[in-house]
Amino acid sequence: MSQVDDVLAALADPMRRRVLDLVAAKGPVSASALATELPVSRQAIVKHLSVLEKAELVASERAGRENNFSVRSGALDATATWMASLASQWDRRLAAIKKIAEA
Amino acid sequence: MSQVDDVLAALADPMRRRVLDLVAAKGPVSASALATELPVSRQAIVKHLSVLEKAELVASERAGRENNFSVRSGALDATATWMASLASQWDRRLAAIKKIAEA
DNA sequence: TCTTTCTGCAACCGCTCGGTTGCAGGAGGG
DNA sequence: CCCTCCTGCAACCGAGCGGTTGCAGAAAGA
Repeated sequence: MSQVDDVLAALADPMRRRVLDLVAAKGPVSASALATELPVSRQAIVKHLSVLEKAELVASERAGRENNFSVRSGALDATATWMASLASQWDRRLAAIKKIAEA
Repeated sequence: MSQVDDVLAALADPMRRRVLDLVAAKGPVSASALATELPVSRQAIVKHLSVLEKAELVASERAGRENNFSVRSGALDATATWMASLASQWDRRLAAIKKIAEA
């Protein structure tokens, strides 16, 4: 469940979502390359990437002197599933309450 | 899209998720009632509820001198859908890249 | 080898955020 | 009418976070 926790915390920040979108669009890409297309410093992006990596939304692979990041959909998918099941859980409970109220 | 933004920001905080769970479990309930079952002050819970209400995860209904909150699943469902579609989008892109690499 | 460039680490700063406390106001019950 | 209880507003505080800057180190190219 801390998996879901990390994903939600990671996605909460708009700049982090922009970074994530860029990584998804550009494929394997380095932090420095991302920095050229975003209005923040490289270090800021490095921090964002480390958060995203901890949430397993992104994975890094070293190639020589540069570190390339790619997107991983597993954690995102798991979180989406968790949210959907939570929503349906609420709906079921609401339906049950309504049924009791009608009886 | 700011709907999704608000939902993610709201769910990012663990205490806020606890509040949300309690509201879902207890049905229509006041902030003061929630405060008796959580290790924080009433005011803290009021703030959390206002954030949840802005994200449309919760709705309030006044009954005399007390304000009762209930859960709303719409925004949560929408966000789950958004996340799932984002994940499948990534998968399609990765599949496309892989196909190019194999060609 | 020397230079370039990409990375990683650490310190620092301002602001937002979660939380508390105190107080004023309004609705109900005796 | 008076007292009680629940609410809402505002000020305040500490911690965490997003962001920057500076510097040291390692890998590739000339």
